Amino acid sequence: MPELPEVETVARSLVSGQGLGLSVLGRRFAGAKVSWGRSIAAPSARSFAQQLAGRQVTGVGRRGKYIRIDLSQGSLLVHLRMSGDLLLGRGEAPLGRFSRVQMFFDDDVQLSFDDARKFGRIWLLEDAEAVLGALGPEPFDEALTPAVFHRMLAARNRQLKPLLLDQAFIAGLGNIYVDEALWTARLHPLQGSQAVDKAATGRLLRAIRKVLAEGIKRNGASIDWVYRGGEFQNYFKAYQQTDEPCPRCGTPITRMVVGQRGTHYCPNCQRL
DNA sequence: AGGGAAACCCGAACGC
DNA sequence: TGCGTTCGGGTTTCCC
Repeated sequence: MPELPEVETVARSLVSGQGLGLSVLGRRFAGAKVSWGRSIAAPSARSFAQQLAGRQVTGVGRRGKYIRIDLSQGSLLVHLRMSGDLLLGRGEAPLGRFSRVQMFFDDDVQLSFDDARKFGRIWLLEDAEAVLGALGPEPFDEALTPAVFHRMLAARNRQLKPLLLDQAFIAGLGNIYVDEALWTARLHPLQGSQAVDKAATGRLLRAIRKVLAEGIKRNGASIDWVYRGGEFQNYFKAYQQTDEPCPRCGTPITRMVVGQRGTHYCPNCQRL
């Protein structure tokens, strides 16, 4: 097994299925300590710990915004929401400032779920597909061709903004990435999905992949203090750029609310 | 089916 | 300076 650093955040390496994420492979859980019961989708902290104990990690991966940790029986699903983090270290002491769930392996290694805002969740499931099966396709899936995407858009009649945020339609896009993708594709957030022609569909799919790749490259967006290390916020074209000039045409970026979500777009480049 | 609203959280930013 | 209010991220649930 690889050497472990003192305390490290593993979430991003788990997401890419590389590096530190793999250092939990093969380890066997001994138990868990739950400080915030709502972090876990289980009847009780005790039953969560009891069920986890004895199960061995057989694989790690990601589907949509979920981190999946496959076990010798069942799977752990972790959703970080906005402020969650996974930390890997040693010993029994909390690894971070906002420890909600500490999971202990039988060799003194600790996997900790830290979450300042208590929004994140962990599920211990016998069948992860019960949750993941409801998700839409992965944006980078090669099977998601422009033709397939066009059919998906035509099969619904919804505004693009809420449709792209719908994890059952396409997995993995949050508010930032939808605003950035629609700006890149020059599509209005309120445009009906059935009205997106083939050319625009191609632009949208390329834009989604581009902004996600950029976000990954920049280690995500540090939009406030709970997110660390990300640089993507320095490259936003539309999101949170209200009244700033559109990088393409100079028109001030407009903010409106769509489906209770702040929505930023260029009224000149992105027309209905 | 689509859309709107509320609920869950809490630190930061803002208004007074 | 200190207080109260508002905001926003993702998702579920309820209601029209």
